[in-house]
Amino acid sequence: MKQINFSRIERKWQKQWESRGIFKAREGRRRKYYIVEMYPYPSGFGLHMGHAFNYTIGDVQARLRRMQGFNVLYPMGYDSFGLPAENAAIKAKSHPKRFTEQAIKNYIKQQKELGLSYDWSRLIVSHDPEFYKWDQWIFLKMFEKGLAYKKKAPVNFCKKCNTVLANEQVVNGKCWIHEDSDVEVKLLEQWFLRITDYADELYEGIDKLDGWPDLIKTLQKNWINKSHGTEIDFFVGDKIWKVFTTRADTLFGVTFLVVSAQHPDLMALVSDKQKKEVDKFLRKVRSVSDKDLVKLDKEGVFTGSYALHPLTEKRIPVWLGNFIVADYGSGMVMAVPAHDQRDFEFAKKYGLEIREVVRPKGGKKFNPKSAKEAYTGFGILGNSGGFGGLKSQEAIQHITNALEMKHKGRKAVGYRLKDWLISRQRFWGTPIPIIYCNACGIVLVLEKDLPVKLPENIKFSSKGNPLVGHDKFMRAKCPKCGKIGRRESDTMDTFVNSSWYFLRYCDPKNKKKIFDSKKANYWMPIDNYIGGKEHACLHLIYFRFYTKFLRDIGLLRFDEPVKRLFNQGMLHAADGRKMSKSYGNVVLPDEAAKKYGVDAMRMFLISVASPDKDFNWSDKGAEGSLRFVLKVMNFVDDFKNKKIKSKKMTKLQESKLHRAIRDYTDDLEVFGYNLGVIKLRALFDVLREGCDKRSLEIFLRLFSVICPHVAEEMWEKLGNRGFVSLEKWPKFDKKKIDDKLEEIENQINKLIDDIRNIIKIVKGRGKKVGRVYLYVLPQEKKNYDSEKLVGRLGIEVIIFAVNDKGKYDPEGKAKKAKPGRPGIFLE
RNA sequence: GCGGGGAUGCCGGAGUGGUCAAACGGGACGGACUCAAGAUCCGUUAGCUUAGUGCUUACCAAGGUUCGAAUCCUUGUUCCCGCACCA
Repeated sequence: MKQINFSRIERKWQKQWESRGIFKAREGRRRKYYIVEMYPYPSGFGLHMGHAFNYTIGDVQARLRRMQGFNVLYPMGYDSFGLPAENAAIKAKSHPKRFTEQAIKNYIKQQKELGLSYDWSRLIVSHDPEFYKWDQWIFLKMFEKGLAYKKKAPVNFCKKCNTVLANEQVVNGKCWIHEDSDVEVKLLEQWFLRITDYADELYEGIDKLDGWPDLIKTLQKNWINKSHGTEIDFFVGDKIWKVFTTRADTLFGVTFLVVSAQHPDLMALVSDKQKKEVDKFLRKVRSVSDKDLVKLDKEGVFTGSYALHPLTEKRIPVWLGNFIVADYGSGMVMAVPAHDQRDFEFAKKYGLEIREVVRPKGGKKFNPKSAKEAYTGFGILGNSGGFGGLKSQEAIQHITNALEMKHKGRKAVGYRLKDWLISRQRFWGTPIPIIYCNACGIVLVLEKDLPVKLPENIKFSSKGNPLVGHDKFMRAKCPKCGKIGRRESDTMDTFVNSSWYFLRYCDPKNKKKIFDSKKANYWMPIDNYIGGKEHACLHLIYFRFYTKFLRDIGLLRFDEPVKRLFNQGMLHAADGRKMSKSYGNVVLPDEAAKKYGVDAMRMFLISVASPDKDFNWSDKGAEGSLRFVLKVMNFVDDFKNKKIKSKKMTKLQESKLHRAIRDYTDDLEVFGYNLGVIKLRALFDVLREGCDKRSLEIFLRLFSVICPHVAEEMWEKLGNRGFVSLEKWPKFDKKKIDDKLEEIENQINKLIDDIRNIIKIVKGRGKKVGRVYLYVLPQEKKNYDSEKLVGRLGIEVIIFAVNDKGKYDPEGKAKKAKPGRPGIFLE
């Protein structure tokens, strides 16, 4: 392939874009367009091809919208807190900041080399105190509103991370970072954010997220999992134990209660007599990992306590069970063995009473002894006091009402979503701005004292958070009484940073406020948010929560952070496996860029497949894109050197040009980049038939969003000053799109196919072909140009109208002529 | 178990009721250019048949809806992914 020094061209234009600051965003009156890619964790390994793909998707859109006249905000930042940097620092006996900032530098360099049109002046990094100060500020605000709180709870603990994790960070019972590390459940006192206060709005709002992929919406719905039901009070002694059920109709069938083995107040239920057995059981349960728990038989042990049935006043035993999820509802359930499969199995095993209260219409009596499974459907009630004869659906209403009258229950909505555990026993994160004072208890750091900065001089010991042993950090005056207290040594989950960083982009240098509301309200919500779908139930829920909270304290005027969410597909290696050093199939962006040039690489990445689908890297594919880029460059060269003369475009070409502008734009606007590239290639073929400078420049403008460096270079070559990146996006003229003309062309193509077919057949018979005679309908004669046909067929072509009197037609082929299909005679 | 997304020609991948033997790219093959190679350009790329036609087989499989299906419905096969004892 022709050798071109792409990196010279790339550097030239990258430098100019930067020195002229042409991608800087300023607030204004124009219509805004805000595009963000999920900011990356700056890994020491640098950019991989998936990053390049991700950012190219955003960059193409940003460039398009900019040229379309929008005021575009397209920023970049780094989610720089987190474990990898801390672990690297521990290993090297250094400070994570060193590693992080080196990695960031590297990222910036590599991203600039991709020609991404970020407004670098708005760069933000999470570990900057000027940024995390506002994490702490939000924490303060949440604390004031009762949304940040500390509680003892069963929490997920990863030994490898040496810290607790959020519910969302536990994957199949394993840590989200360490797939080989079983998450243990521990009972610890931790900081939480009360995201459940927003559970309903987060859930109901999903339906309004029109621009979000259905997949993400479904995942979020399942995650939050709203269910309507009844909360019922059971008395054990004089204490109320709440239970949530969606099947209040089965209340009379309750024969025991089951409490989770992880319930924090569990021991209050255990009688002295049963203590030994319970302890034994608990030891057994806790030795089994979460994942294996699912496969276990339902097992349990009697606690020794009895509860009072709220309506029948009967005494029912309270059991401890290994199958009760501690964090759903209240961690205790009412067991209805006749109508719930799990309860049924449990009751069978321990010989507990099974009481039928719901029977399907016309169904037979339920026999607890012979039955193989519970009846879990709806039906008609029996054995249910005054509720007998009601249908299940009605009974749910009536029984709930009855409970409400007695103040022993109420309508309730249950969510699977739990409060967000944000404490981390790690160093490299935002310190939680709390001071423990012996006299005053838990005290918030004052706003004026923010940020609580991470110390620079730290020593990592083999275990745990180095902040704990850092006296200077830990000793702090109590803001209330002035006595020396102890700082909170836990830091915040890194997902806290990403929950609002996109707002800081709107006003990144503000020293007085988290951001100026006017600016945020101008830029937000994000028009296009681009990132992977793995964040469906993590970041993409958290940032909705933060947005709603900041709205509620008066900073924002909108409910959702993102209008349109785009999840890019996964990029795999050429062999279809994921790119990995151990497979030896990694292709790095800087290496590929050397080989193909950045522009061809960009073009390949976005054109192999629809960008939302998974695809494989392919050297052949990249070469194909490079071929196209080279063709464009050659063409412009030849045009400039007058090797190709400027030529007025035909009406047909004009029609195709305008159609291309229209369709290409439509494709790009909805991220149909792969389809857009097809149109761009087709347009180039049209221009190659001969075109004028104006049309060629239109092409370059369209081309520039995908291949910006080459486009700038060619733009300049044609004698233009200024940047093609700042040109106006071409507009199409509907009147110039001529369907009829293009239809005629199709007919001619078909005609040529026919002629070739006949030539093939004739030649196959050993005859020679010298000349083609066409017989066209008189009104169509103007559509056919014998010179052009000769050009394509390479043999002489003579055209008659069917009614030409003196025509040469030895075989009467003129009779075969139909509209759009001339008769053909070859000899 | 529940939920989501796939299965298209040699390959990657468009296409969601007729204009589809199915875009575009890659590969392969034939031709042009050339001393030659590369690059570039043109053409072919389901089969049979035919002076431009017609037929058959085709979009995982089997049924169905329809005048008409790659496209809609049912069932099945299979692959990927998410959640998972949620009361």
